[in-house]
Amino acid sequence: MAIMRTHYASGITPDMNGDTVTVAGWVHEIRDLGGICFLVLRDREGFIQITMVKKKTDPDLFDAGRRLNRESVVLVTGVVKEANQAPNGYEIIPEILNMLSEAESPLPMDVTGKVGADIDTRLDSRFMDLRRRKMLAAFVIRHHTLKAVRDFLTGEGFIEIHTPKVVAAATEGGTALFPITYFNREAFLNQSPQLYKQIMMAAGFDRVCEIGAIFRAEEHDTLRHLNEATSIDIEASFADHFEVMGILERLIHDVYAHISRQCEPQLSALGIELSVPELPFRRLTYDDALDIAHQHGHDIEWGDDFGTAAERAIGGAVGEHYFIIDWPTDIKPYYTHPNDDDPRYSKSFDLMHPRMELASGSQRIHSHDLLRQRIAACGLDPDGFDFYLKAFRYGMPPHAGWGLGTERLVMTMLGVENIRDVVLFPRDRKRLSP
RNA sequence: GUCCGGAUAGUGUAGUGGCCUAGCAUGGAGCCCUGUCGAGGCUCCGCCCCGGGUUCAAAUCCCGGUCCGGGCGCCA
Repeated sequence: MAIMRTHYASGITPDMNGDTVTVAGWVHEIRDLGGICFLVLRDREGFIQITMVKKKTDPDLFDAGRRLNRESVVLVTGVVKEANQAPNGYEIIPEILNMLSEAESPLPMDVTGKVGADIDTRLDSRFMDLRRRKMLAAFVIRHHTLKAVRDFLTGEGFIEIHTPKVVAAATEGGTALFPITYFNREAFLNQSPQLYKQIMMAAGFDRVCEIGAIFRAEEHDTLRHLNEATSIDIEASFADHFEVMGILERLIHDVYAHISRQCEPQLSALGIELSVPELPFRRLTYDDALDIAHQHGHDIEWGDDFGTAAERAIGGAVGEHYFIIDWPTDIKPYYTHPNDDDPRYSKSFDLMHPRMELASGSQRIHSHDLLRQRIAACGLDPDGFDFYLKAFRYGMPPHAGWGLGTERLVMTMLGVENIRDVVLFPRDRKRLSP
């Protein structure tokens, strides 16, 4: 028996009336009316009704069909028949029905959307959760988002690179790392490609990007944090922070425009009308943002980061994507370039969606001596950064870059509440499988 | 790290001391039904997280545990 599908469900149209086709997929629903029995078969692209009439269908086939378990995998060969009463105006009258894999019963969760399920239940049976149309739609959009990102950055002259995820030391200090054993040595999962993409500036690649996993061992427990996330990173030589901000806002605009054009079926499955944000995004200075926070009653000292509540107040006041620029140098990582005229401020920015931070970036320090000094000032040991600092000693161009959270980009675009719903198999503090 | 909340059939829920032999929906089994499209009708199946305590009486109150969800912090 050759397992050969001739059409996806969506590939069958009324003008194929009389054609013999083979479809394959999951038994979504069975409606047995006695003398007539409807099977709804689901595949990646849609649904197709299989109609069996007792008096016309082979008795063995009829009986096998009506006794199928929901979610079993079947291969059905039959004739397309135009039928006004059928869901899309057509159905398949089966001639051969092969059950390829019988689903056990009861199912661990409902796939049809009749009954909800808790996030924990859903993640425990994620493969089945992902059979739900809305989940598929979200991940198709995630795919097209990353494709749009790659196409855009390629067009801007970026070379995609892959840097090590197993590293010897912390990238930025601060964030907790996952320790692992590397043969007989201690190593860590990388929290960011930051140091490596900067080293690539010394390599003369000029513009690099990386889309890859980053790991944070923080024990946070929120709807917008993951311990394993996907970061979109760029680094560009002979550029300042304003130039890479321009790239970032055009990228966001471009992604929204692509998704709204190319993912209409998925957006409508999710009930979303996507509006493309207008360029340029507003630029708020840190001091401006601090004023807004103060106006909303948030008591934040100059030099402190905004808390979640203040961030939401500012986001609510702006109402669309915006940048916060000119951050105090001391709350940004050591590699952030201070302002030339007032070193208390830095050449840095965060890209904000009203709901949360999406990206942060800056012009980087390219002076070896200043960088070494800043590492020490941040309480880190410069000797641990030799492999990094070495790249700054033999010709390092001025450069700037940013890191953008893929999951946050997708979740804010789609209005998804829980970041876990835009990751296939999310890693959070509690969950290590599936 | 810290604070708050939760755990009842496979799934989602109702039930704050006796009216609970635990209700509802979905699901499963069986029967009826030739156009369903969240089909309908009838019958049946299946649940109070674990341990201890209070009480005449505990799903319900108390203590401990386990697991889960969420807020904040930190960050993307």
